[in-house]
Amino acid sequence: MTQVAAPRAARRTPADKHDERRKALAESALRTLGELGYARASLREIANNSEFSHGVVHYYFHDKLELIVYCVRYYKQTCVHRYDGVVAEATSAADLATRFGDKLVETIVEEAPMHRLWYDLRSQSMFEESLREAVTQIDQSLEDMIARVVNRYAELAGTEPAIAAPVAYGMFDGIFQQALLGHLNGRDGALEDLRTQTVALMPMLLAPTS
Amino acid sequence: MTQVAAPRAARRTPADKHDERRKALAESALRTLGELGYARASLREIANNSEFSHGVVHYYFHDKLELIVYCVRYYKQTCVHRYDGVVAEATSAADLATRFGDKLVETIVEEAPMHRLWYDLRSQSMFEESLREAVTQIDQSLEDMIARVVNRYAELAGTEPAIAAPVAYGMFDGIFQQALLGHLNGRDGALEDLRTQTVALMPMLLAPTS
DNA sequence: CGCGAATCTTGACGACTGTCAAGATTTCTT
DNA sequence: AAGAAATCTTGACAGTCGTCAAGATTCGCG
Repeated sequence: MTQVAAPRAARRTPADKHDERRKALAESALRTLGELGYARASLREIANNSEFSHGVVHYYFHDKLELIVYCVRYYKQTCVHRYDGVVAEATSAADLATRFGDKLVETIVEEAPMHRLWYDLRSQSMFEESLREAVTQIDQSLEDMIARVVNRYAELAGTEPAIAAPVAYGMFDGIFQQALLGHLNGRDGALEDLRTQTVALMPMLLAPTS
Repeated sequence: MTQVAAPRAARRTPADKHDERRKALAESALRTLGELGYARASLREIANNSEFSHGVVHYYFHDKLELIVYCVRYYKQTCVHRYDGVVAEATSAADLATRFGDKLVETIVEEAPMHRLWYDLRSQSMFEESLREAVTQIDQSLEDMIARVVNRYAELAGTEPAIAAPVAYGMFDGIFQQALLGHLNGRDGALEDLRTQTVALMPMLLAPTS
């Protein structure tokens, strides 16, 4: 009973432990990254805001960039299904549009640091080639996420989407980024605008039903 | 003839000379900033890619941030009227849409480094409060620029825009950013997609004419 | 021409960065 | 419980950064 607390076969194997530590480190790093951004978040600062010392990073990651990319991928997993509930629970097209707008606003309120980090990293990938592969993959999964919303919306409205998935994603990404910027600037109404714009925009994405 | 080449009254006053130097420095700095991005462009690197030495920066600018903000504002002036020709020369709604799409593609081809710098700086402003005022102003003037295009487009089509200026700007900014990213990633078709998307999107911005 | 002001160069400073290695500590195995 | 493997800490390294000051250089006016 002292050695094996978990009777399940081979739980807590050394390899798993390694992965758990990497995740814990990533989770802690994401906090600092969301606060300071990619450029200003040093490994020492990241370590200080965690339970580890600054040297341990190179035990679990080859270099800073590998840590960053791991963090971004980790972050992706936790947020790429954020709107699946909206898609599943909506009872009508109008209901879906409202829920979607609410959820967009909610995620800005609750996770603004994570979103600005994402935009930071995407911008950095325009200069740093090593980031591009991860950024491209995440961008694709975000596009898929939006496509699921739009497709379900069209289905509920009894018609087809009038625009392709990349365009829909680009549009929502644009107004979302604008709202995030306004929110961080303390502009009153930035979030309410996003909600209104979303509800107004959704019907325009559909092919005429006549 | 040796001293005063320009007979115009009081040209090349000491104050003007100061401003000219600032502009020359900014122009040179923008090249390096567009190449390396905000975080990696050091003052020494900026100076090396210019005719000046690294110390001269602090003679014309108080610190690095003042140089950056000056550069961004300078860049704004040169590009915020890029689509005025399109607005002025278009002969019909469809013609304007085509010209606009072409111009969007053209500016990515010719000035990709400047555009990625702009997105970099806008992202940085989400972390660095000192950048926000300048970024907000530029964002506003870009929105106005898009609004002029959309308004003229609606006018030529004999109707009114169906969406507010911030939404139109957000949408085009979104798909433009996407195309820029695709272009930098070497994705074939990224630019052609932007052209097609623009032409297809424009009619959707109008109120029904019936 | 000569002198004072403007402009520029050079070199140095302290602080911070990513990286790494050597040793301390913990954990696991036998 | 003892030894081996893993994990972690600490301290140091070579660079780079923004900033600044002292001196060299250039410019403009009398």
